[in-house]
Amino acid sequence: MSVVVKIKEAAASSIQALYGVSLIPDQLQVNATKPEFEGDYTVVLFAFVKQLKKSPDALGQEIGTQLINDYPQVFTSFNLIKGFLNLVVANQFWLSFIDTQKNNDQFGIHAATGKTVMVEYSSPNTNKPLHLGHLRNNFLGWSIAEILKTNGNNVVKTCIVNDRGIHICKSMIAWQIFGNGATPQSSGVKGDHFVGDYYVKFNDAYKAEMAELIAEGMDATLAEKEAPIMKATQAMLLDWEAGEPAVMELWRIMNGWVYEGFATTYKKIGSDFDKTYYESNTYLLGKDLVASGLEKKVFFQKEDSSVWIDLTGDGLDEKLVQRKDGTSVYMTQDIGLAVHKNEEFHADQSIYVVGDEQNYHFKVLKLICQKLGIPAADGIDHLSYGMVELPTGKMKSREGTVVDADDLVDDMITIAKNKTEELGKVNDFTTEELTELYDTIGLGALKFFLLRVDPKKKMVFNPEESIDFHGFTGPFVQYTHARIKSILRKQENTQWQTTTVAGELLPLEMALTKQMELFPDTIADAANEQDPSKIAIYIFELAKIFNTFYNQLSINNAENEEKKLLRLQMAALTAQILQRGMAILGIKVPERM
RNA sequence: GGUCUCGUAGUUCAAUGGAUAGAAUAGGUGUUUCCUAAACACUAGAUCCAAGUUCGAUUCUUGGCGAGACCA
Repeated sequence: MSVVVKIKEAAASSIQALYGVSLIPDQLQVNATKPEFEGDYTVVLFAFVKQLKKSPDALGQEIGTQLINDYPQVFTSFNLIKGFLNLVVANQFWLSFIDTQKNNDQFGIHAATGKTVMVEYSSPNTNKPLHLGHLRNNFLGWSIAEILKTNGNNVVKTCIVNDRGIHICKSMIAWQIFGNGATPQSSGVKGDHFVGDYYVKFNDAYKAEMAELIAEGMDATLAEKEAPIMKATQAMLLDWEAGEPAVMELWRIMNGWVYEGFATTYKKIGSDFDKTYYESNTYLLGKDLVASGLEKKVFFQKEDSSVWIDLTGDGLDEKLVQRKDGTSVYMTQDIGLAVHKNEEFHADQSIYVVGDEQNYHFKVLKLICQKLGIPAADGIDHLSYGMVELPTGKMKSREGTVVDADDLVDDMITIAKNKTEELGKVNDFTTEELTELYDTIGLGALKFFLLRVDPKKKMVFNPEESIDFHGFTGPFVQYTHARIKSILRKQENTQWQTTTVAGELLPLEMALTKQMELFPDTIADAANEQDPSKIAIYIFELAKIFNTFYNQLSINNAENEEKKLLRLQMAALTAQILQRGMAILGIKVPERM
């Protein structure tokens, strides 16, 4: 049990004993003590002053005294300043923390809860390659899954591929017109980019045709519908839905090219899924739910026979669930898929990692499922993340400002390569080792950059300034890890791994130990908040404290043998936490760099 | 028009209603006969505006101003 949790429980039971008032430990506010005051952790007393009818000072005095009496092995003293009860944690407590965790390679991993959580993320369209926004989605989804696993859950990672619809047909039509039978192989272009290029060609041709029609005097909105290339695309979509063999064949081939391209990118960035759904298989799901919804009077039918749900009672509006021609809309498909997923995996919770532009959609989805009495309804949980914007605003494909995922990854790796060569610290590495190191550093910088921010907030990416390798960055943490490993490699005997050390901790040693002790709580916090940035901030802080420690105190040439053993233990545990914390973010840490 | 987010150092980000609002970066100044200087130390710099709630507000409420998303 962590110190903070211990303090909360101890203080709650002290209050119970002293005043007969029972509190939930989490009602207590425990903060790290500000550095200018004496103490390690602080209980904020104001909240209970009214309830217990005591002055903050009297309250603190009594609770503090009680805590020290009851837990002499944890607390040595306390002081009271303006309603803050500052507690000093015993030196021996920290020492025994190091001693018990030094060989625990499971430190930070929580006991199994038996809960199953599905995490759906990535969910690409098959007409375009991935861009910067997809990277945030992929890194978030993968990392949330890891955080939940570490916090004791079973996790199923899923992806729904949007592989059908008008947008795919646009690429297909353009390829028929302009492709001359070209393939990714014949042109040397990665499959997803290849298909994406035809999507761009479609839009160019479409625009040109519209301009021509308008020049001939046609109304602009009519020209949008009447442009021949658009009419051909609409016709192709109908053929696809009818299962016309030639269209299906082309669709399979072109999607195949895209999947090959995606597979390469996913492998590079480390995304993977336990289960992939394809919209072409699932888009008819949910149709039967419309009938049962009408029967239950959850839905209603308008005169044109379209089906709706009235959500005005919930502060929303009326929402279409089936068109007048009987075709279903996204909402209906999503309800169907939610039911299907639940039947397949019986998850307690189903997290959808989807951009905040769909907040309304998911609010409605959950509400409809609840009204239909679908078992999976309450588990629906939209992890809504903010868009990645450029300094100039939103990325716009029309203006060519979309940051391509593959290009960005390659750029980062190249920067890592140049910097590494410049420093010349790993000149003895083989080519394979170097390639791996460049990938580790380049991707580490990119992932850390995108994950260090609260997911709910939109973030700004500046391509000019690119991503730094100094300060609050992935490479900073990786470098700290490599330095520790360098020290550990040089140790000739392994006595430090087994010795129990005594003695008085120096302030820097204690600061490092305190930060390490917070790791399991940080994992739990990140899991509850569904927020990987908590981990990123935590590991960075740990690395920073270690670097100060490393600068001020010698490990190898410590004052005495006992200190050397202790510091080796602390360094090794630090490295282990950095490694695990970064792994949760999907980032590797090198042995040398 | 309606609903919902968001406004914090020059810039990018922190801060369950708590003590003198933290970092990083950019700027200025230092540190290498010493375990990797992708590091460390010092310095300077911010809560959009106005009311309200209270012991205490960046945080909660209301109203402005500004940015964005969604629904028509």
